[in-house]
Amino acid sequence: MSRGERLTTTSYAILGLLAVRPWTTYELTQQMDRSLRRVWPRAKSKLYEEPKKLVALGLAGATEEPVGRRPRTVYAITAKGRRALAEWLGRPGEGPVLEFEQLLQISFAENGTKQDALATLAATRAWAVEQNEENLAVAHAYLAGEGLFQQRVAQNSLGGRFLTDYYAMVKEWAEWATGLVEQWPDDPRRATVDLPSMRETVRRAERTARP
Amino acid sequence: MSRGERLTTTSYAILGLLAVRPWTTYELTQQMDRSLRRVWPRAKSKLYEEPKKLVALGLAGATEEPVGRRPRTVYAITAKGRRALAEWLGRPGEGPVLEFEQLLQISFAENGTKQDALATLAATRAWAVEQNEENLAVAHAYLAGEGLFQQRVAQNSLGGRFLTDYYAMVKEWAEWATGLVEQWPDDPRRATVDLPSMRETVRRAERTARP
DNA sequence: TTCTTCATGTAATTAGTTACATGATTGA
DNA sequence: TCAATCATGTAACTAATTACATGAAGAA
Repeated sequence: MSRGERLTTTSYAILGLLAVRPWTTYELTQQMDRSLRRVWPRAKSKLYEEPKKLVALGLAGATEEPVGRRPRTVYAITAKGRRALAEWLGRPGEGPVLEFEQLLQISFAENGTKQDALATLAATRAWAVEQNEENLAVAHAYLAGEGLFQQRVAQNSLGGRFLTDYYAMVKEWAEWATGLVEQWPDDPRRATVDLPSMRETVRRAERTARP
Repeated sequence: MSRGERLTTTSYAILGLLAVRPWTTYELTQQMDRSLRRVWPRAKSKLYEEPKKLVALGLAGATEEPVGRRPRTVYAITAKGRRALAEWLGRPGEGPVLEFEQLLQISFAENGTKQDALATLAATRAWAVEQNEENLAVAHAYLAGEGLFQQRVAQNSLGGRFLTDYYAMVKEWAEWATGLVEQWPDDPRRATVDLPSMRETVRRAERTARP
């Protein structure tokens, strides 16, 4: 398999969706937005482009259907595609990768104002509450039996718990940090560490280290 | 400011480091690896390339020093650079962005074996324990007064707590999920949802939603 | 009938990565 | 003195994003 045709995690994400059922590209973007975006965010245009690679490799088939004068493409997984997907599931994937600009801003807070830091933390907290809200709406729909793909609920509920705990953790952290920053002097350069809470952090980390 | 010269978050990350003191590019890569990698991971080569942009924009200055026959570059922030940094701190940054391949694999577990899913979860748990270990080592060094930049401990300890709680959360989730997957039948396609734990997830999310 | 939103893409650009190259330093 | 590792980059490539374009369907 040549260099440019190696599958990426994005390829497998799409292949995984195609394993559920065939989709038009537009449906793929919808589904990606509803379910996978939180753990694998990708631009819409990528989802129009990537399936072509799957077809070129024989992992998916494409069918053109006319909608008025314009064609639309429906993609379906092939047997070879299912084998590739199974093979991926047997490989050790990457652990979570985090990119967190707001935390970067907090790290460099001494170059701005105390108000800047507080505003950043408020934005973080609001973000967590909002994500949680969306998440909750999905969970309620599932419990009411409305969710698509009831047969995949066992798997999806594992991801749902992860996100729930993740958003809760981010919110609690933002609130805790806000409490500390409020006690900073007006000039963040004069802020000093809060030793008790630093010791608490170490205690928590030690609890995670020792089973 | 033309399109190609707009600053990215990576630019500001480097500018933030330069605000602490001047660095050679190699020192920048070291520092990035020790401190910022967990919340803003970037390849080494980027850290050789990006400071040039800062210089072109007048946000940093570069000094060539010879080391034997080979030159090395030391970068330092300018007054204009400090203003740009302060301006960034006043803007609302992005919330945390997560990419989590292993969770994707769990989501599509019905296409593989139960053992695949268990192995993936074991890898996630091991990842969390290992990251936590590194984190703990840094915290211990700080508490012992060995950390560079004691004047930035107040800010860094906020980030330290975030990572500590994050790794703990990931580890606990992986253990919880392992317990559920162990109860799956051998064929993951026959797995059914565990209703009590799904309800517990909803309760947790509701707690986060209501203050 | 026209405006808006849904749907279906392509083109241009870029941020970032992987691979490569080589000088300097250190320890066996 | 030679091998390994530290240090300093450049070049080639690519995965992904942003911007653009336009047809179809439904609402006012």
